Amino acid sequence: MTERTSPCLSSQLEQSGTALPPPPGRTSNCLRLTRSTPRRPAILPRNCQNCSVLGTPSFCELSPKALRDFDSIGICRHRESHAVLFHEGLPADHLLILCAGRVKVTASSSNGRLFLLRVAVPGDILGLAALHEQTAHRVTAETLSPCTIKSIPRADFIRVMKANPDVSLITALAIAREYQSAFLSARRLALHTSAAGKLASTLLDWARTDDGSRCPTPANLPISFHMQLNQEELGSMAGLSRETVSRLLTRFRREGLVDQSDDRMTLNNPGRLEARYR
Amino acid sequence: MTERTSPCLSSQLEQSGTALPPPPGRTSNCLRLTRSTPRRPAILPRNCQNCSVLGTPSFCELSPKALRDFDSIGICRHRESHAVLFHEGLPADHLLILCAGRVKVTASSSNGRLFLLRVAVPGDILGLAALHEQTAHRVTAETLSPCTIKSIPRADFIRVMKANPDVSLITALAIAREYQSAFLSARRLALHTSAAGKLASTLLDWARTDDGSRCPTPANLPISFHMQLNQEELGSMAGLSRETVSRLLTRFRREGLVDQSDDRMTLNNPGRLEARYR
DNA sequence: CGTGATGTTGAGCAGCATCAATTTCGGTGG
DNA sequence: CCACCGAAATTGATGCTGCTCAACATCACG
Repeated sequence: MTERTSPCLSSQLEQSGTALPPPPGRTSNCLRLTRSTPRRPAILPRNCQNCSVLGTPSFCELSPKALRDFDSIGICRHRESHAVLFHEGLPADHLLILCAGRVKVTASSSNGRLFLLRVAVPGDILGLAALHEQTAHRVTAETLSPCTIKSIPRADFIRVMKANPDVSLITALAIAREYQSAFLSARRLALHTSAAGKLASTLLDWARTDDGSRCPTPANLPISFHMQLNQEELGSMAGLSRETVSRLLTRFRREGLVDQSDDRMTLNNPGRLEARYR
Repeated sequence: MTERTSPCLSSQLEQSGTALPPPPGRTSNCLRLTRSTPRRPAILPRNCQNCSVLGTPSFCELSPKALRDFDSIGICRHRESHAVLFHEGLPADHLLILCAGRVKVTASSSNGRLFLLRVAVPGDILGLAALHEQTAHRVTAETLSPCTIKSIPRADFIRVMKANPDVSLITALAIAREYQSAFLSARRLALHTSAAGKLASTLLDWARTDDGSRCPTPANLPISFHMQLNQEELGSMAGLSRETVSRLLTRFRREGLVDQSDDRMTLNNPGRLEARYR
């Protein structure tokens, strides 16, 4: 499964070793992780009132009125693994809110190359292209795990946005997160000349956003995260060939910079990784 | 589909004949308001009646009440060319709205490389990082021409967003544009292996967003746009070295794909450019 | 035990960065 | 008008890096 316990272990605000589950109400600004509590995949929240995607301001934390409005539109669906939510090039008329699970977002070129833009987490918005009318999706979204997804027709979404400031606000923040992710991708692809730099940067960016904390993480503590991608996908995220990724990972492993066990990836010393292969 | 009649968001503004009438000449149905006409920072034209695309509603097109609110916060400043608006790494506590002029947005790496993310146009938001509390700017913004810029403290901006749905909405759309630009950057850097492909794609993306229309442009008509960057900057946009850009531009010129005169760049046959160097 | 997906490793080569030299061009001042 | 300067562009030579092709290993699964 894709879920995990709260990894914000190094939060400056909580030095005590006991890792408590995030309280359901206000959270400190360092606790903003999007972690859905492990739940049975079968039972889905019928509405947003009882949904608890905590942390970053999410659609689950709207004011009562907005929540009612928001609940009244769209439908919540469950999707199994490896389902395509929408495909690049097809008309975009719905916005999708990811409530649970992970979704791979890719773009492709005419000559068959693939670019993995990001792995969306609960609270993220998919299908942003639908904000504009009569445009086509510029990316393909495909589930990496069983997912719960709320699908909202464009017009409904905009209507509710107009009526509820906080819906617009949350939307703006969600889009800002999308932006952040695209920005980091572009940045690392442009700034790093060496393949090692690209891969290192990809891993670091991912670890930092995946662990949820926006806090500047202490650079010398290991970060561990769930690696849902194979080497080919990782390569298409870093702009590298499959083989290069393989070679580099063994190199990183030999140098003790990363550990891979099962489907977890651990960056033993993020600071050194960053410093050596900038 | 309640909004079916007028897809343009700013259809909500009732009074259409206010202030300045739309300047003559801008009549295309997919028009946009961002053109670098270096005249005084005037009210931007508002005519969305015939706008078939949810283009770029700007902050100048708010409802009267929101406009008053929005006017009451922040200050409008003029900046000369080559002024640094904010610098990567410094604390971000203000949001900037670009009212007139062009602004270069860059990110840098520790080893001195530079990445030019985009050239912002009027209506764009700068300093998005300030949306989150206590973060630092991740980019540097520097004027490319004399600019008019509205600077708004974070808290004020968020307060007005919360009070006015349409401010939030316009903001969300502006952020979506930022996202789009970052996405295109990442996409071309990742998908194109050859230098020629990267440069061609950079020019094409730029021409298409700069000429304003979101409409799919006929691929065989020349596009011309104002090239405000030298080859080095263009290189840092495409992830290429200065020399490679030079070589490629002469090649494109020899093949009749582009023309450069003064500071205008013309893509004679966008379709062929794209097809040949994908 | 076959099959397909994934990961590992090697060899060769094209393409681009880098360094370096030269040219063009706009501006500035004599 | 010319001389001079600096920034930007052009062009050449060279070396390295990562892509490509290819063979093989490993693993999960039936």
